[in-house]
Amino acid sequence: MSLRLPILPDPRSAAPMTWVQLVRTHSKMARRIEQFLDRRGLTLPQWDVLATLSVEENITQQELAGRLLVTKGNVCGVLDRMETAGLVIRRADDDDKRINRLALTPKGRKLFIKLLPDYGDIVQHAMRLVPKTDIMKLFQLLDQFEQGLEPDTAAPA
Amino acid sequence: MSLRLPILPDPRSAAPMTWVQLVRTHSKMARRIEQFLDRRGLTLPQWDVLATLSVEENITQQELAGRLLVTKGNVCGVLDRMETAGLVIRRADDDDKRINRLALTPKGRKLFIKLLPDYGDIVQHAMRLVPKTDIMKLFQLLDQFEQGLEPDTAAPA
DNA sequence: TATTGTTATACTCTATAACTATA
DNA sequence: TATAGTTATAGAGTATAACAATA
Repeated sequence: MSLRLPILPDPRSAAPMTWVQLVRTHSKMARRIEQFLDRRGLTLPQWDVLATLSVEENITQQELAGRLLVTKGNVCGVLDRMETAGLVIRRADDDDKRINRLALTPKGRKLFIKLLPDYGDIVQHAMRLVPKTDIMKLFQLLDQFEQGLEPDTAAPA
Repeated sequence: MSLRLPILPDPRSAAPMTWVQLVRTHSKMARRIEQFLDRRGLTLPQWDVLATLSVEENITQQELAGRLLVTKGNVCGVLDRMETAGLVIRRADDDDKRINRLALTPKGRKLFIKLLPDYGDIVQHAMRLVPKTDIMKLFQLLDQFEQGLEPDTAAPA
């Protein structure tokens, strides 16, 4: 089923090949997590909102959009659905009335805390074939990759 | 802007943390490539179709769906749009008339060949901070990760 | 004027399920 | 009966652009 390419030493194709592999891995893993979340009535972007707000409460919608790398119009719709589901609340800022401060509801926080261990188990199980000592190496390489993608970076084409 | 987490030695969180980093990297890179493709009138799934058919011609729609990890109904719609754009053709199989054999049109193939070097440059540039010798390591680790995700693998939750 | 958030619009992707034609 | 592809339906995500309220 999966195309096991022989290791090509050609450095010009190494980067694209690695990116394609990253996409493959991401697709499969994301599908698995989506299934897990779907049974709990959540989508992946909604999970990202829960995860973000569980760490940083009281950020604005614009800031949330920045964290999730999407537009404010987009995040507005996602928040509509989550507010309807009772997972998040928008609270008008005291000083600047243009701004909404975002927070998880108790229900939202409880749900996130309840699902987080299972989420961790799924990821750990999926990565069981990666040697433990290499997991941090993988993190480091992905981090380096991401640093080459900062928005102010000049890119070809 | 980007949250640079300190290296946490806790092995229980290493895998989820690495997965989150993979998602971040994938999101940013995918957005960049989507912008590149959008200017050429393509979407990412459509690019995947071009890439797949450039290597394996005459596969069926079902097989293509398998390659792309989506349903046949989904791939049918994507192919509709690409056929309208003159990039792919469906040819009825001679023996089994239920089956469509897929191929790139000359236009589709020309487009793919034209864009491939730029695509490679974008990826190479994005990964320029990853040491050359580590790129194959990254490939290998992602491959191991993916192998833990084969569909017949029992997964928790 | 500039900024935050909302709304309207449009499109693509995605899945599920019912349907047709063929095997 | 089973399979390949199509179509209908539905929903979410995404972007862009125009709009309202506020600064």
